[in-house]
Amino acid sequence: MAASEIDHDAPTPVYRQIAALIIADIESGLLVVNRKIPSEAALVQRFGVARETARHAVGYLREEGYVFTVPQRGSYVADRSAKSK
Amino acid sequence: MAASEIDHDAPTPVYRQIAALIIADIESGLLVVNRKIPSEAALVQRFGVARETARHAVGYLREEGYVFTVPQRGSYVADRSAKSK
DNA sequence: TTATATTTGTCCGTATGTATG
DNA sequence: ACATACATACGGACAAATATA
Repeated sequence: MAASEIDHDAPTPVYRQIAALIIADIESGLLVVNRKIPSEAALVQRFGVARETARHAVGYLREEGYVFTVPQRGSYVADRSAKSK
Repeated sequence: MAASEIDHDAPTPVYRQIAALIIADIESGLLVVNRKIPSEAALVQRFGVARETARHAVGYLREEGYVFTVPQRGSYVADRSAKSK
């Protein structure tokens, strides 16, 4: 996993590409429920993007119900198995 | 490639001339599927035309199925090989 | 207690690109 | 050619809460 996975010229926005990669990590079991996902700073480092882009990706994951965020602590993988949506 | 390729006195509308040149770039492989075509601003600069003319050219390419446009991102070369039309 | 590092929250501004009038 | 608006992306800065030493 590196910045090489990100294509800035692709039709899909960068933040969505990052979100898709994190979702893949969740669904593959690499990221576990109630455990932290990489911090914004880590995503910045790992994908070579601006912090706002990393935040946008996490915000998207939160909107989609994949993660929940605890201020000043981090974002955690949500339990979607028992969720109605 | 420059403004010299455009003939304002020709029977063919300028936007169609520009579209033809972009189609030529697509068919020659210079522009690749799912990759961005030059932005409107770039076309304005390159062909020495008004922005609306550049937009008209892109709109024509879109109608003809040569490109698809993603709002706020850009226009991309479409994959016509597997298309029914 | 103090200090430092981490992490999210919230602003600022700049640039690009399309959408619309 | 101009103005406005929105979405995306980058860069920087500071605050607040938390964790650790």
